[in-house]
Amino acid sequence: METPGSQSSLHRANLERVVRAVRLAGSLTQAEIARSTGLSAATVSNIVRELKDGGTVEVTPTSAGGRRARSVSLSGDAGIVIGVDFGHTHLRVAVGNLAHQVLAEESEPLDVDASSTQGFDRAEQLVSRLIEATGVDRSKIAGVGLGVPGPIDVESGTLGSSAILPGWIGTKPAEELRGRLGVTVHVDNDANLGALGEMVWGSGRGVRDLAYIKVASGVGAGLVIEGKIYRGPGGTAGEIGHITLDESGPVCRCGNRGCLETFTAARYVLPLLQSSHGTDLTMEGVVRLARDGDPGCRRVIADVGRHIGSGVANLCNLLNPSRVVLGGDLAEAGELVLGPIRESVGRYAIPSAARQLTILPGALGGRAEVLGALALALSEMGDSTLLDGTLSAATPAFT
Amino acid sequence: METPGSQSSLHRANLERVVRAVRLAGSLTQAEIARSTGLSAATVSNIVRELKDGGTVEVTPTSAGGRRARSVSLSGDAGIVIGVDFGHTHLRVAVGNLAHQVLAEESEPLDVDASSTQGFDRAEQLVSRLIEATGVDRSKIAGVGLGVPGPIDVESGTLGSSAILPGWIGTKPAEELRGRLGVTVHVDNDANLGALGEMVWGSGRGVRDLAYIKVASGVGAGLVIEGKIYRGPGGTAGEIGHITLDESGPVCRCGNRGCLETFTAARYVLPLLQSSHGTDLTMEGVVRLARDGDPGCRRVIADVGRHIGSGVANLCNLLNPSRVVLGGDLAEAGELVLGPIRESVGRYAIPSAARQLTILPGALGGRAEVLGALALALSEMGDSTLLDGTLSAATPAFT
DNA sequence: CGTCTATGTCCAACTAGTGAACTCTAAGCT
DNA sequence: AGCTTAGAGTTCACTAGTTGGACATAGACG
Repeated sequence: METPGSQSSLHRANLERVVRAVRLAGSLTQAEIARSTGLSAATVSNIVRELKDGGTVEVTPTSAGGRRARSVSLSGDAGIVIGVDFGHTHLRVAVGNLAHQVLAEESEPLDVDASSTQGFDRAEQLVSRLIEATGVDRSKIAGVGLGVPGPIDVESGTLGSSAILPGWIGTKPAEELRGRLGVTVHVDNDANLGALGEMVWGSGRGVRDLAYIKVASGVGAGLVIEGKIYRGPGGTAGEIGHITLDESGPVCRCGNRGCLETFTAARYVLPLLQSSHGTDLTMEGVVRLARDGDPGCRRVIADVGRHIGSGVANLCNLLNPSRVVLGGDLAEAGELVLGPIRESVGRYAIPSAARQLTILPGALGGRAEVLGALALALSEMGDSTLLDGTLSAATPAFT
Repeated sequence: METPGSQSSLHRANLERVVRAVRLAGSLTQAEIARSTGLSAATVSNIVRELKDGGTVEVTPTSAGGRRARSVSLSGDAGIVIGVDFGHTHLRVAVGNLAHQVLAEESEPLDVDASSTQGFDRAEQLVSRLIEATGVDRSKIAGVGLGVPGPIDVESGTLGSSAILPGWIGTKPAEELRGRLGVTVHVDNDANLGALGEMVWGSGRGVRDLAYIKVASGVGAGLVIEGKIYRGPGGTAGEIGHITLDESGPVCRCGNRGCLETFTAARYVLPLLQSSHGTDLTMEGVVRLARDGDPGCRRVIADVGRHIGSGVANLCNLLNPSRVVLGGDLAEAGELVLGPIRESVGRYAIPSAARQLTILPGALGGRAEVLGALALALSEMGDSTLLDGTLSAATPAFT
């Protein structure tokens, strides 16, 4: 970046302001931009011209009946972003444009025991296929977001030791993927990306403080605080799965006893149903059976809900978010699990903290993480990458 | 505010940049300002002149041995800020200047049953006395920070229902005090202000994410997240006192059972020692006895520590702060309480979250809250109030 | 068909930051 | 002591960038 505080930085800030206004509204006329950004019409005129020349923005001559308003919108082909999400059973990829539209999305199963090399090979292929399908040039890739199912040090990019994918510990997924795709890759864990996805496109729209709780083989939370993912100084915020609910409860894989996870995560819950319902049950199956009325599954899901509720109550007392979004397979259970959660929260959280809390199931299902990865790519490059593109395109070429 | 995005807003931002740099460093030469702000020497020269003319800043000709550097520092008499802290047993007032120096500070006992009117009368008197003592003109008051020992809705300024001061429920302390002092008053609860105080002047210096835990008649926490007090959307973040440690534990005044508070707050802990140590024991007394070696008191304090540790472990898993500061009388117990806290945290928090956590006693003791109130006044007015003063002073008068 | 009105553009004025040249002062060297 | 050196602060001409106002444009309305 240039010196902050110079005029050019002001200009850049104004460019971003305009782009952001257009993005939020979808499309605006110049006069509307001027009003919503507070810039003068003259300035907007200049900025729009600059953005148009750079290809960031498209100007369509008068769509609606007015006097002669040209509507300005983000040009779809100014660049694309890619979201890649490794789950422990599948791989998901999405391609979106800078106007926050998803152009293509696909998922395929992935073996848990697959080596990281295999995984990345598959990811690379799938990305290539989707890009081809959208017909956009590879050079237009503005950024990639990557989700991994485990703790990752965002600074160094190293996958933590308690990662769920066995063969991946100690690898640096972002570097790996950058090597293959040749673009900057931003990583984060699945819970944080789920939170981001639900915030931008799902049940968290319009809310600035939310917790996304994902119950799968483990339990994790992604925290959004004042509109931004909060990772904490050490990058491990949101470990709701290991808060202690019962000091003399079951032993958890983390070495403690009675962690929230031991009452709620698939690996601990499914065995409860083995004797009655067979051994090859999945969480998804339990949810389906519960919805069909199976009393045992209903009971188990309600118990899980109560325990999650206890954890959410703690979270709520400490952080007082305005929304909690439940993700993972469990969210499919709807009121069967949300009811008990609400009940527990009502009982254990202090009323003033619980008052404005709404608890919703995720609206995106299994897509939350990929879409979050997309959002990560968009937000990490900031609107400024858009603008970098503009500037370099606007700068006369040397050739 | 003027139109954001204009040159004048840029100028204003640069003024703030300079003021902030000077404030952080205490005093700087112009060349140092230029380096630390990234502005050019010429710009700094202009800005310093403007600030000097406005009275915000003082220029002292060469203090240290160099070539000919003039050191720039905030002028002490550009304005003063006042911090007022109502505890449930005392009233504390501090007067500081814009250079973050405390000019005067005093506390006096306050009856718990005092009406709010009495309380504010006393506060007004004490403020007046201190202002006179410092010899500064009343018109120089730039802002007042007010701390109250209970939940307060920062938006509406109304003291919540579970306030510790009985006669104060439903009052609007900030308005009350503004009426008497004639200046804007910013309120917050004691835990948040303690956090702010310790962050600016105490054990939290240099850290951007910390939790301040105050154990008194209740237990509350103030959270600082990325350098800012975090209150949560509903204003009740930090209620660590009512997270559930034991679902079948003692009944808490909040209606739940086994809240952290029931194991740690004075009102629940002191009765344990009544039969052995008499009825008129205070927390302060217990701490003193424990330091002198009394085994019963030591045991009680260690138990309290262990329970606080459990709460901190939860906090740590969720938020992963880099520092926890213990405030209130209990902090005086030093290692007697910190040891067990650390032990509990080590046991119950996940290692990766606990790794970079340091747990310290507050460095400011009972002063944390007033100083926090001072800091609140400073931060709420922002450096911009400083600048407003500058600008109006720099603008030619009409008379 | 003329008038009205909101849109977008152009231009001259103005604001504010910057690099370069310049001055000033004390320290260090001869 | 005198010369050199180097960092500090100032001045000045220049440039980037925003703004208000004048102006052109084109549909709507009578």
